[in-house]
Amino acid sequence: MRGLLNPRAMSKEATRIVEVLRGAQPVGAEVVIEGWVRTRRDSKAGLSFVNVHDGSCFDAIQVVAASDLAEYEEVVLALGAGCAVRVRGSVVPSQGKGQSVELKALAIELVGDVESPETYPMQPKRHSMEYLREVGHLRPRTNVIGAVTRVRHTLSQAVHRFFHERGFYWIHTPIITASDAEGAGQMFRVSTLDLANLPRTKDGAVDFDQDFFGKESFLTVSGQLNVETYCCALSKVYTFGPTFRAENSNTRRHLAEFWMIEPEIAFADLADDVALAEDFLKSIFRALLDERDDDLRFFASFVDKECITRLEKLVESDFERMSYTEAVERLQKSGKKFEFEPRWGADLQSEHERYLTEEVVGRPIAVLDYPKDIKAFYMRQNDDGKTVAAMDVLAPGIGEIIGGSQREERLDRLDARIDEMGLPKDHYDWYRDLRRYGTVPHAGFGLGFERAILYATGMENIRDVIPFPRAPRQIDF
RNA sequence: UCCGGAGUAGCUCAGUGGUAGAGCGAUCGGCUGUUAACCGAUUGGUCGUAGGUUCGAGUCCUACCUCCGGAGCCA
Repeated sequence: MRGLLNPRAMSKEATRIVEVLRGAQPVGAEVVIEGWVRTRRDSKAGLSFVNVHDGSCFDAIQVVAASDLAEYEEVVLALGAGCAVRVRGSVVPSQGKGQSVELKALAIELVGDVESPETYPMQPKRHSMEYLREVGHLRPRTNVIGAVTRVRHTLSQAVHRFFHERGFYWIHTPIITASDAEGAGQMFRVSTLDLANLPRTKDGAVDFDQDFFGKESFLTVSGQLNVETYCCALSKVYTFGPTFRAENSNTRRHLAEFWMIEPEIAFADLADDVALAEDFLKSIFRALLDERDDDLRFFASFVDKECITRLEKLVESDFERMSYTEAVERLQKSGKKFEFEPRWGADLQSEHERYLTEEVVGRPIAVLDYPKDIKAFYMRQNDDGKTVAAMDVLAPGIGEIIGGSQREERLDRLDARIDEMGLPKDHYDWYRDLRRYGTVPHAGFGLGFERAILYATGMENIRDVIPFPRAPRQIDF
């Protein structure tokens, strides 16, 4: 504990608050903590209570500063919400309720003052999520965004750990792409052309030959087609990266920039794919239950009281499997009045999905073999001539959480679909090559990472589970 | 993009044609081993913007902007 006796040398020895609160530092130990003040309360008994958080865990630590500290008048009594401080103190059992240990201050240093407390946007009170979005640079200091951030991190780590432990390789698929016909929504254009003075070809079209890549280029809407190439070489692969959609979607479950997880497995069929999805969801949510109990208890108390039991139930229950055809029949026979009547050949509506998973089976369900006409060109055609080997995993409380399929590995069948759907075959030459050279049955799925976080936390708006939300007319911070 | 709702003090909201309010915050004081403390005082607003109706508009009308919810699209 070299240097601790000199307040000016405190920073190199700082201890994370979580270690103090969890007892990693024994009672009597002298530690330095660094963080931001949440609240200060003064007692006429000659001491002040300063709550300090550093993001290392949900809780703040209570610093007890006695009035005989040299800097009491000048520093301690000037502390307020948001001040950055460094505190040297000894770990002591708390005399009050609400915490088992606290820090008896030996020295307090004001590292960064709050210039004008009356304009500091983070008041010591509950704020609306809408307001917090307007102060996106300061909202990480709140309980709720801090908790979301730690949950997000833990789930990210669990994703990578899950795949790594099972022999999957993480493939960094490209962010910029020239594939303009993946059929997954509007794309953002990437260009270095001068918008005010676009080069033209002889027939008046924009001359993309003069653009940076010499072709029309976009931000990716999915890494799937790219990751399939690595799947057909390294067998088990996945992507986990940003994805972009230029749809004008103004809802609480859409972002223009979000993170997607897409595993792809070779020598595998749809049943293998569903089994992987089930293992995957159970694994990452079990990790969350194990590692972020403090934050989950916060969500259960203040955001969604069902969130922990929902996770526990998902982790423990076996997923139901049901064909799309049977699902439609069950919906039609349910007698329940839906806004949209369930009909074979139409996609399942949100209300249908929730009814199936919440009321018909009461646990997660994988719906299999959808009509080919409502699914993408690359999905494997079933022998019935009507359906493809697609699957959606539906979960209580949210509906669709995963969508995937076995891929069409037969070149003639793939080409037939490309032609039927009027897609430009030349764009898919490299994708078709995978079917010409050592083709293999393979399958995969996609999971919107932010939607998984919504599910785990009970947060309502997807803009609050990503650090910097990008959505139509929203790109601040 | 379509449908619905909402923009009033730093924040959350009340105010339904006649002199702009409360709680919280902030500031000051009191009290207390305190827990987003408690008690008192002070501070605080071109009522989203632009037009219009009216003797008079926060309130009624029109347009626009922004946000929220639902739908569509999807992850």
